[in-house]
Amino acid sequence: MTQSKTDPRVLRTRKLIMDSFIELSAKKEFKDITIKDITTEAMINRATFYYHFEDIYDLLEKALSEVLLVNLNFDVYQNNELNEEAFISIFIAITNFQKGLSTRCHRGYEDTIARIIREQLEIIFYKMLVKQNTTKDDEALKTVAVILSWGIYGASIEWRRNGMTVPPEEFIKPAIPYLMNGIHS
Amino acid sequence: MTQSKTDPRVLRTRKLIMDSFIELSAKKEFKDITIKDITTEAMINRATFYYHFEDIYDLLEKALSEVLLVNLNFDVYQNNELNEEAFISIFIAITNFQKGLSTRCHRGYEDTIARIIREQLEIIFYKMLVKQNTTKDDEALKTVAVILSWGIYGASIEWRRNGMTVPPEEFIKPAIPYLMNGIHS
DNA sequence: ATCAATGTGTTGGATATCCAACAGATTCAG
DNA sequence: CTGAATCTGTTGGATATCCAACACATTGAT
Repeated sequence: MTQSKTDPRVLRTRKLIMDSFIELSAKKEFKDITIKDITTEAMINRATFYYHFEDIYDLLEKALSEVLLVNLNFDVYQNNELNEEAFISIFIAITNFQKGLSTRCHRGYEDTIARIIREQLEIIFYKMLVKQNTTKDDEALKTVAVILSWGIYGASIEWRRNGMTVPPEEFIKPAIPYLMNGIHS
Repeated sequence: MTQSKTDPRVLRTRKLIMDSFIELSAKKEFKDITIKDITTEAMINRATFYYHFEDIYDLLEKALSEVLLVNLNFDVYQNNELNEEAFISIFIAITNFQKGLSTRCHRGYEDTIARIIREQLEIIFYKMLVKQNTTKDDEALKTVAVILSWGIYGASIEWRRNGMTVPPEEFIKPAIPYLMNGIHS
């Protein structure tokens, strides 16, 4: 229990389940995916599924979080400072992630997915803010992270709603200077 | 122990190990592949490796057997009679399998590989002979299987040595009528 | 030749996974 | 509606896998 997050069996099993889920998502709608389908594909027992996940919605949440986090980390941990470039690559990562979600799958779970994306954004913004601000006002940083995450997520929605008529970097770039004012330590 | 061959954990673990081994074989020479490499890639513990395989040569043997057997079964279990067509598809399967083996990998283990191929051929020939012969002279069928396996394997070697100048089916086809004489029940 | 580092193979106890069985929910044909 | 079939979640005991530690072999640098 204390080291359940690092036991190789746990990591391996979770990976197998998540990979199978993503695999199946490409073939079926979310509502038609059964837990037995997933465990069969993953070659693990159904009881083991419940050892790791509450239910299939819990899996959806964790799987998407992970995929998204991998995307974000890959882009952001390179220039790990919250400058214009970082904003742009985060925004592009989000839009790519949303493009990658087959609209056929997960229909009816847009709000769940939205929440997941926003939460992950919030986590990453908060981490980066803490890294470059020496202030002790932690609550302030948290609030900034909330605002930025809602803002960037909303921008991605609007960009799609407008028909993606301009490249994402062009869409977000003009707004960045206004955001950056309050960010520098 | 009694059902150790059907426990899903066993099947899954063996698959993971074999897949990792095949994966690594594409990148490194056989002699440079360590058991730690394999178990790391497969996400399983080193001790678990020894639970399933004696050593790395045992793995080589079983992995190749399995790959080969899958190839053979796929081709042969369709027209499951030992006629001209079956001979041809077996011969093609063998030559494809040998082409698939990167010569860079497994150098220095040609004789091991040869033995594995021959043994698998022998098994399959024997199965098919038993299926279509009602004779009780089991020893005779075993001997026929031995001869056919050595013969077909040898033919594949000679075909390669000759520079693969004709398609495999052309190479083997003229010889088949001579083999078929003693096979019919 | 020696020492350090790495690989092989083995073992006993801890734990994740499996199995079989169960009760209840949902679906769907007749 | 009724029953048959399938899915969801849960549980206790069996077993495969993990871990840490060990002895020994092999390799490579100094």
